[in-house]
Amino acid sequence: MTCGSLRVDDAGRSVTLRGWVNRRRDLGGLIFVDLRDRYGITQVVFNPQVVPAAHEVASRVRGEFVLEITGTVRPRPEGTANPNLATGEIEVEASAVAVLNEAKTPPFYINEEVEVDEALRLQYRYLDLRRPGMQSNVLLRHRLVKRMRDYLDARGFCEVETPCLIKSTPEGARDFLVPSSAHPGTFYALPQSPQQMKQLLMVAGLDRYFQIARCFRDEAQRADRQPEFTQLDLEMSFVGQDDVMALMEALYVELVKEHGGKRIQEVPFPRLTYADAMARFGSDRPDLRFGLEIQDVGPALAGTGFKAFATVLEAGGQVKAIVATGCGSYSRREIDGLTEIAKRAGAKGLATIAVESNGVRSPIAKFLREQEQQALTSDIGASPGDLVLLVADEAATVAKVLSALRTELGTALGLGDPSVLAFCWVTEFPLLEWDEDGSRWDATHNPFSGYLPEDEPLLDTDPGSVRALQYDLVANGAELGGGSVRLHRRAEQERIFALMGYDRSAMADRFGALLDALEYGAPPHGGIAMGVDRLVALLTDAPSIRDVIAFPKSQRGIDMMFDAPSAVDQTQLEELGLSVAVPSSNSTNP
RNA sequence: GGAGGCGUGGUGUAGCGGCCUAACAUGCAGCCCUGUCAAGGCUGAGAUCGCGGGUUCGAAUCCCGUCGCUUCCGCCA
Repeated sequence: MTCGSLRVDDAGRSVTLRGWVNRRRDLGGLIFVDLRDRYGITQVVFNPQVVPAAHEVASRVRGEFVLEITGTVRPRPEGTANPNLATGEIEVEASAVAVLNEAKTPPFYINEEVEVDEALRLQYRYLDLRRPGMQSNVLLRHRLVKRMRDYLDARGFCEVETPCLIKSTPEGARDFLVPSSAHPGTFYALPQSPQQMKQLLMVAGLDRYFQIARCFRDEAQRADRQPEFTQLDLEMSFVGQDDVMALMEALYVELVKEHGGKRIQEVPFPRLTYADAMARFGSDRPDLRFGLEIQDVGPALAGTGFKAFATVLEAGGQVKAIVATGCGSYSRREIDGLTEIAKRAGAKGLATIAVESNGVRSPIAKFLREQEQQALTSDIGASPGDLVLLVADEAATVAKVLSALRTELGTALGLGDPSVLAFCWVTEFPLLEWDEDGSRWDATHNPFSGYLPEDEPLLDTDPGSVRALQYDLVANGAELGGGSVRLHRRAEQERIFALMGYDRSAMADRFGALLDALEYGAPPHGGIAMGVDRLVALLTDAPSIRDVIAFPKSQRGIDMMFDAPSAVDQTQLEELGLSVAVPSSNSTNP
């Protein structure tokens, strides 16, 4: 019997309830106690004339005391039902009550949805998690993960646990290191993902693998990034990217259904190539809930007399625009706000043109010919009342700036319906990007990704334009996960590593096991890794994934409850053959 | 590594050079109250305004530093 289960049909039953005191209302004679557990709230009434002993105990009870109450279920008197409560038609008349434990007054409200300083919440996480909002996040997460397991199990997938103590490969994010006492001076690393292991499981013939995998990355935190996080990791043999995408798409439709409360904008999920996404939205994870698409006005400005644009175009840069619908009346102050966002994203400036019924209002109007003004307004769909935002710079900056402005306008204009999920797939990412610092090619996603067969010749002539068999799932501007069809022949994999600057011995040292395995009948395979924390945060509208992780770290990676990381005993260090170079005051937290 | 925001009774906020002997709500404590459900009424306790330094006749308020939380950039194969 729980505090959420009793209904009118249970009237007359004798029941025992255990839970926490959500609220106590002492009317002098009658005392009402709202007893709360994970399942709900039930009103318990103590009548001094019926059971004086129980009433006496109830008068001393306080918030968050743990009680065991025995009593009789009965319908509430006419007119006193509470429609806000699932159990609001009934109450339990207590015949006996035991205080299983007392409770100090909590440091913050558990029975009210009030914003509390996050440091305090993290310090008393067990109380924070007692709050209904946090509980529903944890419970939803459980249901979603169970659904993932059921879905994949039903399709022949095998859940395999891969180790958390693995070899450090100093690629990508910084590794968390774990010293070995058996081999002083050497270290394990915690996995950034089970990538190589899952590929080896394909070589093993497991065929369809998945894991709810914990991943570790020693990098700066964000609202959507924790040092440890959870992925739904999976890999399949004998598949192409459409197979993986179709599998995931059907799963995510189910997961959204499991949550309820949100509608998917478009099924099947629209697909965009990376090039398309960058051209139209300036981002490889566009929020498709609204338009405000980026438009290229460079061609129409060929030979323009406006120096700021002409210089950029001559240097091979771009001039692009978005039409901010209905923002033509933006004040100087509001436009300054947009300029500030543009500059923070790397722009040197932001040009604006307000379209009015009898012309335009713009600081740059006097530099533009009549025909150019038209190209920058009506030709790109701007009507009176709209504001055109123009950015001129090299392509990457233009994309970044206009994407930031588009996101800002989407928020400011309320264009993103929070009850809608606009999923999309982004495909054909560049396989490699030039790393200026290292003077070498680097994998944009992961070095094991395959590429479009027709782009193979470009590996020799123009590696930067080779398109990967890589796909990301995006929703409402958030990257939910990504995967690829992998290279499964040693020579192909080595060719990529070579472009990345590895010689044979470096390859053998870092990826020897995988490379060897590719020579023993590795099947074609591909897979994907989906962020579990981000999915739950998206579905619950949580502002941070900390709200969907039971015991998260603070932004500086601190566990506020256990005060980790912390300094360790000298003897522990000695066993590991380690000495610490920083002063101990820097390695403990005050 | 860098930039911004926040830090005031237990909690959430107000106050932003002198009206501050720091306000409001809630929580907490006591008393009253037999149909409440954010119960109600009355009374009361509770804050050296994150910490350190400075400017000033005077600092919660301005300046500098520092600590903590947080957002973003860099970083995140």
